[in-house]
Amino acid sequence: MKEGLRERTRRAVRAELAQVAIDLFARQGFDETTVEDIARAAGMTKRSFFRYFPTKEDVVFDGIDLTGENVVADIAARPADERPWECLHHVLQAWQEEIHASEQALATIRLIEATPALAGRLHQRRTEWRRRVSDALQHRPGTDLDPYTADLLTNAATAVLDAVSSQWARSDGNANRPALLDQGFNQIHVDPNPQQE
Amino acid sequence: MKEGLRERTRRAVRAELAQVAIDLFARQGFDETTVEDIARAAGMTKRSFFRYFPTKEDVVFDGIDLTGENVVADIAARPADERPWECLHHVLQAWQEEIHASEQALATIRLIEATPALAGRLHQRRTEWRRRVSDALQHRPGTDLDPYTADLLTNAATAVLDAVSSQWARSDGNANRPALLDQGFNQIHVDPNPQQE
DNA sequence: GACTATCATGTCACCAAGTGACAGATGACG
DNA sequence: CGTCATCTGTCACTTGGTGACATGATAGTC
Repeated sequence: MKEGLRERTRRAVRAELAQVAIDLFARQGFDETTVEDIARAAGMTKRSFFRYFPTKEDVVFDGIDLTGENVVADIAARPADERPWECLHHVLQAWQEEIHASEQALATIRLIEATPALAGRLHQRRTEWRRRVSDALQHRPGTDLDPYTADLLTNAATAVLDAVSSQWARSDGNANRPALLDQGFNQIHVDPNPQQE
Repeated sequence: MKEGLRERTRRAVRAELAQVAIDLFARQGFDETTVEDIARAAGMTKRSFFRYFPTKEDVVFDGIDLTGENVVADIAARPADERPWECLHHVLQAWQEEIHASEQALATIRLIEATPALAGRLHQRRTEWRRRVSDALQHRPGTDLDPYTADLLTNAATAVLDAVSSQWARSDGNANRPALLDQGFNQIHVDPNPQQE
């Protein structure tokens, strides 16, 4: 399987590039670091950098699952009789606990929130993610949600996520993210049935 | 008042630039339109364009209040005994009805949602807006919210806003935005008091 | 009406993020 | 060994955005 081998080395180069880049960003800031800098530090050309990552921003999102790739699958795996909001709560809780346990992930979050360009890119990725989550929620066995309500649920979940991040930033990174998430999900309730009137 | 006069002509130039730019964007797309194009079409230089708008994206947000500038003031003006979620509902409902009545505003929304770069800039502006809204909500007379709950409320409100936009896009712009907003606010409930346990 | 400070604009030079085209090195495989 | 695919460097180019400087119009003052 030569395809596999090529893919493996390609992944290795990406990882190396990501490592080098995040180091530089942490040390001298995102805007102050040029793609040329990153590439040279990793022993290649600017042009080659762009053969591994489409933009300067994307290098930050490599390796760490900050956009919950597997969340979609997890939703489908939940029991069919679970209410949608509780389903989201459970799945995101598990995901957030993973993140919270990784010092590297937390450092990356800090970097992203301190850098407008990166925050923008995260939002862009989250937008695609939300579409997939909303779909998964809607087509879950045993439930019958209209698309608007599915979006409402999904967006409310990211509302909690964002509030957690803000509070976490306010506490200088000392707050317990999973606990905050839990509290947030308990304070918000989403009616899965549109008002009949 | 010469200051006032200068400000008035400056505003006029900005409006002209915005008009020309949006026309070009609608006709040939955002990415396919260069700043040079806009500037030339408005009878000036690229350099001068950037003396009126900090970025190419910002020209789109001129004139139309897509980030609810006055919403903050409106929140403070609501009766003190109103529950925070109902306060947000009322204020955003009024604002959304203004938007919905303006064909120009709706066209701009369409353009923004179809253009990732513009969607990103909107998100950036919304982030600042949310901070101000959350503050206003928290320091409203008669209420006593912790910052986390205030964020939860504000973010939940933008969750509704985003769901409205998605549904509106799904309906090809035929859906009634204020009605959707109303429904969304009724389907979500936010407990203004953290769980005591 | 001449004098002067102010402000808008154009010009030029520059930097950084990307992208396309081409040429050479490398390495797998028959 | 030869061949083919892939990776890489080099070069040239476009576009967004900025700093520095010169100039021309304008408004206010004597």
